[in-house]
Amino acid sequence: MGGDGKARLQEVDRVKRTASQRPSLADVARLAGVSTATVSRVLNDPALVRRETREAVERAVDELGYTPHFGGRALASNRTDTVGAIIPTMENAIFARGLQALQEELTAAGVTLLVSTSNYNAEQEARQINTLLSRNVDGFILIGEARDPEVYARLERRSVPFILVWSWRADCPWTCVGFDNHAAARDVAERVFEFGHRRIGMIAGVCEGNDRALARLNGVRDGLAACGAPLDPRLVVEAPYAIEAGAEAAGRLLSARPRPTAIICGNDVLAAGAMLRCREAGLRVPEDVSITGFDDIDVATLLDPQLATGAPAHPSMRHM
Amino acid sequence: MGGDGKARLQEVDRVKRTASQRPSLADVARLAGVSTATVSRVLNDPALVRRETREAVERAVDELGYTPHFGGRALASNRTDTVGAIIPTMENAIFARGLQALQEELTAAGVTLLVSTSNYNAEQEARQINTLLSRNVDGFILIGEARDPEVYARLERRSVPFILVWSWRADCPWTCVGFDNHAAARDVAERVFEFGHRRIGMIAGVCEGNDRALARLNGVRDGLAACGAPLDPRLVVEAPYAIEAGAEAAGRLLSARPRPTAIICGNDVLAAGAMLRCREAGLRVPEDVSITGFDDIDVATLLDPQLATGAPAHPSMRHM
DNA sequence: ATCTGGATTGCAAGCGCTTACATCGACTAC
DNA sequence: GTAGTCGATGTAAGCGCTTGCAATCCAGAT
Repeated sequence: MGGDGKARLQEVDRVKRTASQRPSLADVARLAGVSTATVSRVLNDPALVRRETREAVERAVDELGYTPHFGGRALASNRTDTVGAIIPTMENAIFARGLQALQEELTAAGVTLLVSTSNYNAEQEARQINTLLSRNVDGFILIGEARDPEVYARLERRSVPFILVWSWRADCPWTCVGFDNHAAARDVAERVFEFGHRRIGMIAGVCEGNDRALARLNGVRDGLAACGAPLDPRLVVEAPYAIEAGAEAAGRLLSARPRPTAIICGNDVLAAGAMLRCREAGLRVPEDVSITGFDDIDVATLLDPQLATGAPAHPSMRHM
Repeated sequence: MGGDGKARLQEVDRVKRTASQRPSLADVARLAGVSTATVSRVLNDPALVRRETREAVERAVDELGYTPHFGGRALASNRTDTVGAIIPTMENAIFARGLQALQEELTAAGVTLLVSTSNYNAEQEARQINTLLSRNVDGFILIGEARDPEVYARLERRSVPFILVWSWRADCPWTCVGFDNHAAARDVAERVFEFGHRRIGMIAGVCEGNDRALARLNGVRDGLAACGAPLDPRLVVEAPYAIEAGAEAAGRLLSARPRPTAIICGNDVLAAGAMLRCREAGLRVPEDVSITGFDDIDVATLLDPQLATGAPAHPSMRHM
C-alpha cells in the first residue's frame, strides 16, 4: 500500500494531474492502493473500513488535496446536503440575523445553506423555489405561510421537506416555527388602549402576500375592537419595509384631524421611520405621540427614546 | 411526434413516474419522440434545433414539469452556474445590501449565488472557500484582500476565477473592485483637522485580518500626521463591529483627559454606538464632540444629528 | 478438517446529463 | 450525375461518485 518505488511513479501521476485538473476519487484510490469504493467509504462512513486502510486513504486525500466532486456525488447519491432558504430580503436585519444563525448551525452539521430572496413577491418566490428544486436541495426553509397551493403541491409531489418560519397558527397544516403574530399584535393593541389612548393609528407592512403583516394588522384590529375602540380605517396606512416609507406613512397619519395619539407600527423599521417624522414635525415622543414597533431589532437601540416593541412569544425568536 | 395512441401510452408512463420520482431527460425525450441529445440541446442552445422539434420538446417539458437534475448537469458539463461569495457577516447591512444586489443581477443571468460567512475570521473563510470549491462553484466573490497566500495559490491552481470586493489598491495583483479605503480615511482625517480639531480620537474596526479596517486606521493616521497633528496612540481604540462595542469604545475615549473634541469611526455602526454613548454622557454632538462614520448605511439616517460620513470614491459603491 | 458468519474489500452498474462524432437528407455547384 | 455542404438529429461515451452484491479471509464453532 504505497511502497517506495510505487510511490515514486504515483508521485509523477499526481504531479501531472494536480498541474491542470483536479484529482478524482480514482486518483486517490490509486495513490492509496485501494479501490474507489473503499475511498468512498472512508469519506462517507469510515467505520466500514479497517483503520490502517483508512489512514492510508486519508493520507492520500491530504496529499492530493482532494475534495469530492459535488456533481458526481449528487448524481450518485441523489442528495446534496443542501437546504434552500428563501427570505423576502436580506436588507431586513431580522432575516439576515436569522440566516446567519441558521447557517452557522447547518455548516456545523455539514449542510450548505442556499439563500435566495423574493422581495416579498410570491411569484418571484415560486421561481426561486423552482430554481432550488432543480438544484436538488434536500429541504426548504420558507418564510410565512401565505403562498399558492400549487407551490405546496409541487413540494409535496417532489416530497421535499420544508418548514415554515416566522408564522405560527395552532392549526397550520404544515410544519411551522414562529410566534403567533396575530395574538402578539392584539396584545400590543390592548396595551396601547390600556395606556389610555383612544385615537390610534397603524402603519402596517404591505399585506399582499405577507401573512405576518396581515396577521399583525388584523391582530391590532381585533384587539382594539375587543376594547370597544375599533380601528378607524382612515388611520391605517400600509407601507413597504423601509425607514423612508415609515416616515412618509407617519406624515399622513399625523395630518389626520384629530391627530392620533398613538401609532402602532407593523415592525421596527416602520417605527423608526415614524419616529423620525414625528421628530421632524416637532412632536415629542411619547408625550405628544406614542409609537410602538415590532421585532426588536438592533437598529431600535439607536432611537431616542427607545421603542416600545411587541415582544415575540418565545425568547428564542429574538434570534430569528 | 406524439401521435394520439402513442400519447396515451406515454401518459401512463408519465403518471407512473411523476407519482413518485422526478422526470428525467429521457422521459422528456420519450414523450417528445426525440433523443435525449435533442432535448438537451433545446435546453442549452435552442438555436441548434428546428422550430417544430423545439416546440414539441418544450411542450413535453411543461407537461412533465421537468427540471434538469443539477448533479447530472454539473457532472457532465463540469460547470455549475454558481458563484460563491464569502462575506464577513450578514448582520452588517452594507454586505447584506451588496449581496442582495449581486444576487438579483446573477439570478437574472441564470447564475446562482452561494453565500457563506466568515465572521471576520481568516481560517473560517479558508474553510468556507474549500466547501465552495468542493461544490464546484464557477467563481468567487471575496471581501478584501488580506488572506493567506496559500488560499490564493489554491484558487489559482484550480483556476477558479475570483474577484475581490471592497478594497482597492492601484497595485493589487488580483482583480479587485472597490474604493481606496486608505485614501478615503485620509481624506476624512484631513477634513476633521481643517474643521479645527486638534485632539482627535479614533474608533477603528478590528484590524486583524481586515484590510479595510486597517487601511482606514492607517489612512487616518497618515492624514493627521501630514497635517502635523499625529494620532495619539492613546486615543485609538479597536472595536468589533457592533453598536454596543462602539459605545463602549467611545466611553473609553471620552474618559481621556483632555477629552478628544472629535472621534473618527471606522464605520457607521461604530459611529452610531459612539453617538449613543456621547448622548448618554450628556455631551452634545457636534457642539461638544464631533463624530464621523464610514459607509453611509441606512441606519445612519436614524441618528440625530445625522452623521458626517466618509463617502466612497465612486457612487456605485453605495450599493455594495 | 469443515462449516458458519462477520469483517473487509473489490467489482461494476448505474445516477442524468452533455457533447464529439456519425448519420442522413436535401441542396448547391460543377 | 457526382461530389461537397450544411442543417438537423441520433448514437454512445463518458463525467465522478455511490452502493448492492460477490469475493475473500479469518476466527471460532462443530
